[in-house]
Amino acid sequence: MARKSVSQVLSALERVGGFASAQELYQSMQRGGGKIGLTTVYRSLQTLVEEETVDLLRREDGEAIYRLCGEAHHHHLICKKCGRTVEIEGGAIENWAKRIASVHGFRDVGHTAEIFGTCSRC
Amino acid sequence: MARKSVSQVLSALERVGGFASAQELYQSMQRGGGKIGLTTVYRSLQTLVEEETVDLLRREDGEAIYRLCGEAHHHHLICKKCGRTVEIEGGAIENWAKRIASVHGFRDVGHTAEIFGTCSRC
DNA sequence: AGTGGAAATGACAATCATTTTCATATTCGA
DNA sequence: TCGAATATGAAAATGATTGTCATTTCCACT
Repeated sequence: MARKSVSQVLSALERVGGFASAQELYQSMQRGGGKIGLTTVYRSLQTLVEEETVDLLRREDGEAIYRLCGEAHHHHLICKKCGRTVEIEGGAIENWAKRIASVHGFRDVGHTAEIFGTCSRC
Repeated sequence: MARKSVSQVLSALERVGGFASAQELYQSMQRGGGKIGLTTVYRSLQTLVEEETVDLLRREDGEAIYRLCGEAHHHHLICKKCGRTVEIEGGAIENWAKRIASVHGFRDVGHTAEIFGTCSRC
């Protein structure tokens, strides 16, 4: 149960836009003059996830990324060619996910969704 | 561009029920008397993912799991605890993806969507 | 059948995120 | 203030995945 370090990590997360990996957070805090250790960053993130202050997601390569809860949940539209991404409101998806999950008796449900294609510029 | 190893890996995947990590596949093949190397298992899986014969998903700890995918386009409902998966018809999603893509001028669109939670048994 | 070169293979080392270990530092209540 | 409980972080361990490179297999063409 860290206390100080947890809030340090939390504000670092806010500073970077509420979306980063443990390693990125660590580096960001180092650059900012912080004296926190990598181990503590991991431990603090674990605490934050347990108390449901942040969400734990996964990048495509499996690296863990942490997101502040309460951030608007959204999805991405990604261009296969140039990598341009557009953030999308996902109301329809949320409902779909909830409905499917409850039909099959699943609880504590989350979801991922991405659309990819070729954008008008490419 | 393997050929033999790729099909070996493929049938190993079938044998285990079309759902396993690279390490598990490797061990399973070893036990079955196969002489394939771990490196080659990884390469073959990569090939299979590229040619879209198998899906690449992630377990909760970030480990990659590979899954045979039939031609029918569908989505998955995955249990975080036991890994049980349910295939889902995705009509609603297809429309959502198409609509969003066209609004933003994207062509050749594909998408991914997964729902994960805790199943009734866990 | 023989050969030359490209592609495939696998043992091993390297990488990278994450976790453990363990010794030290800090906190907090009595 | 003393001491136990907890927090911290450096370094080592772990485990999946990827890179390296020497060897082997495969083929097309003699």
